[in-house]
Amino acid sequence: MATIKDVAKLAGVSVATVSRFINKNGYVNEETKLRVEQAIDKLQYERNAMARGLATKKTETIALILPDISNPFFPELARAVEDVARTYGYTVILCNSDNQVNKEKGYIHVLKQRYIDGILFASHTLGAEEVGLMKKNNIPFVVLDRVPAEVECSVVRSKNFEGAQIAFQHLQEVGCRKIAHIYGPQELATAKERLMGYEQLAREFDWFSPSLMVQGDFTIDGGGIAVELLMSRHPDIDGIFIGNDLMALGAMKKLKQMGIHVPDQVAICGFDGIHLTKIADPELTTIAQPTYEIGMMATRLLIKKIEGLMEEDQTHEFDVTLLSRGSTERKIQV
Amino acid sequence: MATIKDVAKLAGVSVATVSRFINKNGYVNEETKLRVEQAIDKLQYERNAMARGLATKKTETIALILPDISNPFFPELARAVEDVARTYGYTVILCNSDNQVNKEKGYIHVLKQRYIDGILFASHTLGAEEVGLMKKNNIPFVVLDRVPAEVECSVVRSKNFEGAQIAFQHLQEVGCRKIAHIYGPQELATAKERLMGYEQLAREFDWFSPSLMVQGDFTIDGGGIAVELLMSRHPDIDGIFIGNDLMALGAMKKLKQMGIHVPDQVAICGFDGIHLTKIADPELTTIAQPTYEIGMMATRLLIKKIEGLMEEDQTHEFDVTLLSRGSTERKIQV
DNA sequence: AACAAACATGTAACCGGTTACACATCATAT
DNA sequence: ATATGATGTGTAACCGGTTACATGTTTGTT
Repeated sequence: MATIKDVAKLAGVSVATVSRFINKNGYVNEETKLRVEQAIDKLQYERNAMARGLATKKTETIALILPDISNPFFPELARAVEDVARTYGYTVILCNSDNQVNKEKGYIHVLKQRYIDGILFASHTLGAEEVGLMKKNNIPFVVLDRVPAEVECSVVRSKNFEGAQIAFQHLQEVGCRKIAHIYGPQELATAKERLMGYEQLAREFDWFSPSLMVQGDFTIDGGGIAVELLMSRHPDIDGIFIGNDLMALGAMKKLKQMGIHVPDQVAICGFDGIHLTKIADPELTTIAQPTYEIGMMATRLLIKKIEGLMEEDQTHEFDVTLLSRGSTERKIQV
Repeated sequence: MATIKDVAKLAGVSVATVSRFINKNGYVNEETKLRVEQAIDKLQYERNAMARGLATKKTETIALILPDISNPFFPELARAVEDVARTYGYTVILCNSDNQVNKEKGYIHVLKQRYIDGILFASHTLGAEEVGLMKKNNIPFVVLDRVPAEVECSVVRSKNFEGAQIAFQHLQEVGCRKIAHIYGPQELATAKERLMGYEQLAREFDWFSPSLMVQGDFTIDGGGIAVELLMSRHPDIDGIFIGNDLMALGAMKKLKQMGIHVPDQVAICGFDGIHLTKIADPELTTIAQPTYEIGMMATRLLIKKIEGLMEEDQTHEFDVTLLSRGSTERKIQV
């Protein structure tokens, strides 16, 4: 493998000149440029990222820490991140944290050792301590789906609270008279906000009861379990807003097994807008997040931070959109 | 950030000794070890992967090149890869090739510059040229889902041919009398083998006709289009083996729209065993690949190659298993 | 003509590790 | 008593780049 010295020798110049040419900084004579270029071509020289990184302390690498890539919400996000990163010449390291703090910390250490330029946090357990760790080590980072206040940092997120309210109103509009909610783990800001959005509206009605709110774990099976409990408590509910699509799909399946018809007996509205929602039968109505856009925005923000084009922390909130589909398409309108 | 020199100074030894201690090679006196260890603790020293990589030409990083992480087949694979990689201290770089040769080449270049230790190829377009590029640059690699003969390299794959035959036989056993096949892009070895498995058995029957084999593109929508064509040609078919689950799901959806009942009128069997198959209604019968195991095996193989524990190229073939579910559960048995 | 500014290039230190080699000490075998 | 091998440590070269600084040459200005 040719090195910069080989190129310099062949072109009859010093390594400094070659370096200047490659990085396009400093003066290089036109003729010299030509000679260097030819030498590079002839030797098929490619600059060594390792050596460069050691000297510059930049690696053009970012890390994406997420709970689990096999959770259907994340692949699209990951794809967006990688797409944007690549256009800027960055490489993406994939990290699955399983929402475990110690794994996250482990990653942060490894990433620090490797001079990673920045980290994208789509993992939810991020606490003040990790944030401190990142700030202390001066690693730029952007987080997804966090409540903005908590710690000072850049955030990209969706309007969960508003989305929940859109879901609730939609269920009402299709004729639901008693609407329940299955919410996700309360450590997750997203789940909490969606719950709050629901509760605020639901409380206004006399049919409301706290037992209409049941916790699930954001998995398919969890959705089934939660809906079973819910139906046993309140056999008369006719609409459920479910905190994420995975649970909603699980709930739909379970309802079918229980002989309860969706949407006529119970209408269902999920949240997230993952692709699976179109495979279900009936298709699942959901509050869709612009997942790809979120990933793009977060990556752009991170790269801006890395390249020093942005000082202040920013928060970006994306609108969500109702995808009204079969699971709330009731024949019996009010 | 503390460097090895700082540690050496504090411990009152040379950097060589510290390095020996850290890497556990060469002799270090027990007492000295203690002093060095204390210095490391006190300074919170972490060794710089960049400098180390420059000196050793190893980075403890592997790349996973796949067509598209948002294709539901790949997240589980990626997860397996990352899990195994992490236990060996390796980091994973994610690359989406969209099955485009130039993107793959681009990645190989970037990865070479970065001294990546090895590459896992789950992308299908890999041709002799790229393989040559890798071999020339002496980058260890393992490929997934390739026909073994093609070029000399390590391969991890499933028994596609056999799987197709299991699917065919299963459809027969549940009473299908005229079984069609929707196959995937023939550039993909997997798709080709599945087609061959089907064709070999189907040809034996007098109902067979080449027009029972229709090409699809391995996407959900493609499955719908293909099944529509198929049913217009052969309204009397009562079973379809479909080359991957995504197309099978699309086909099921389309059949439902066409008013054709699955499984009673047409039974469907897919291939891959992605999780989505359980969300569909009826659940999709499929030939499941041990995706996670495949990822694990491939990663282990790659790391062995990297660490020089394996010279010869190996091929690993995994058995597939029939998951018999609703989409082939016919009330009208023969 | 004198001088500043722009242009062009080279030297060498530095980034933070690894490791070959030299050297010293000590225990053991002969 | 001496040779031998194991143990323990330091020096300095090296990995392959970047870049501050020095130096020399043009060009333009007044």
